[in-house]
Amino acid sequence: MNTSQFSTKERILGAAETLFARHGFAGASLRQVTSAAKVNLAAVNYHFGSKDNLIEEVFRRRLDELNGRRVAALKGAGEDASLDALLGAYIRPALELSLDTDGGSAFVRVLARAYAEHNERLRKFLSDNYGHVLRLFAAQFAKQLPHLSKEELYWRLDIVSGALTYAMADFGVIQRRAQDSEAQHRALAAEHLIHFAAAGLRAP
Amino acid sequence: MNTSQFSTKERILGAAETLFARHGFAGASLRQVTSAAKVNLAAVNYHFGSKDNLIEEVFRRRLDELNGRRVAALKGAGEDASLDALLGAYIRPALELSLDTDGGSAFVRVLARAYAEHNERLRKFLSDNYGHVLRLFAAQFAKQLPHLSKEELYWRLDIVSGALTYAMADFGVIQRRAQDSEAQHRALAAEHLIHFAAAGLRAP
DNA sequence: GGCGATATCAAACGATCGTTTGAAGCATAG
DNA sequence: CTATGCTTCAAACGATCGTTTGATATCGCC
Repeated sequence: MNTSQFSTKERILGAAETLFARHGFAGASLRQVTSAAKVNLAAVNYHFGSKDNLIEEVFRRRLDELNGRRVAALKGAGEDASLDALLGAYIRPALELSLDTDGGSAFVRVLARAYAEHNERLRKFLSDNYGHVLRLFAAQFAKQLPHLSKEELYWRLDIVSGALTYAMADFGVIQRRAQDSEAQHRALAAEHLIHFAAAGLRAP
Repeated sequence: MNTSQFSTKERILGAAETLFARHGFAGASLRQVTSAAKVNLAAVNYHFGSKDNLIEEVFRRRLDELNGRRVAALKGAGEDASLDALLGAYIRPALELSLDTDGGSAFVRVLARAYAEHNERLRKFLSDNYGHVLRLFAAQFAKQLPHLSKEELYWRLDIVSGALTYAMADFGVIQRRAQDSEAQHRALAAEHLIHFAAAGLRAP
């Protein structure tokens, strides 16, 4: 019988997300995770098999949602969406995730750590599961930026992805204004990013 | 008597840099580091006091050089340097560091990890020691971009920093062309970044 | 040559790591 | 009711962690 409204698996995933964001994959131990989740130490290996599998599940849970929203936003923007609309469809779901009060803001930092890890297994996992979304967007960007070669376009989208990862994880040095909430600060970051990226993509 | 041309301290710093880049600060053990450096395990605590101090020294060694070059490039560009020249003065020293065959390419990944760590001690260390360089550049950018408010300018420079960190650490999905060397690939990334960032900064 | 300082060494410290084990708890189906 | 299949539990596994110790080696200097 669970004393919480969440299942053991869900509690582990939530705690792992928070602790991976804070201390990294190697830095957060299963003892910390299970203790924060208020479950037995052995529960991780019982439900997920290993720490590595747990890490992968932390990604899957959020990225399915994130990329689903991106694709939905892309379709919602129509066949001839403007550059700003395309950027919004890509960036705003990430922003919304980062504003999720229930772990999403931790997850965007986990995602940034994953990039820093440069881990081949994770890269393959991300590419296999979500590469098609990137290609979907690239095709639409190409229509709005016909003066760019495919190669040039990919370089620029790569730059946008980097800036987005960095911005959502709040790595920057910009101090939040006192009158802004954390959510407003992130929203501001996203709007600046969209504006900046639109100009960068349009460059000759 | 050292069998190598490098001192024990230097060998430790070099090995630590490589292994921190590959496995992270928590993920790389002192046993791995001292083994790769071909020194005794106790040497780290003898020469640096602790693992945390070693991490800080890894940063200091490279960042003194990097930011020195940036300031020199800024001065070399003259008082009324163009936007592209300013961006070049900021970005190219980072590129050159990433091309350094003797650990520099590892270090840019260590730097990216440091951002992902979100570690307060490291952030303070970086801000204390190198914040003045950022302000120096900001002042010059402001002269070239008089239409931007100070706040707006800082947002955009923050975006550039994020994209730069991401690009130098080679986090992106862009595949290196077969005919390009690793160095050429990085150089290409830097040029794309300068071009993109210049347009983004100039946006209304 | 001998002496103090500096450096390196093998070995061990207690703590913590991911994982495994086997028993106990608990729901549901027969 | 008992039997069955999940799930949870405390405890322990061997391995590895950062750090410390005290002996040994190596150096510059009088």
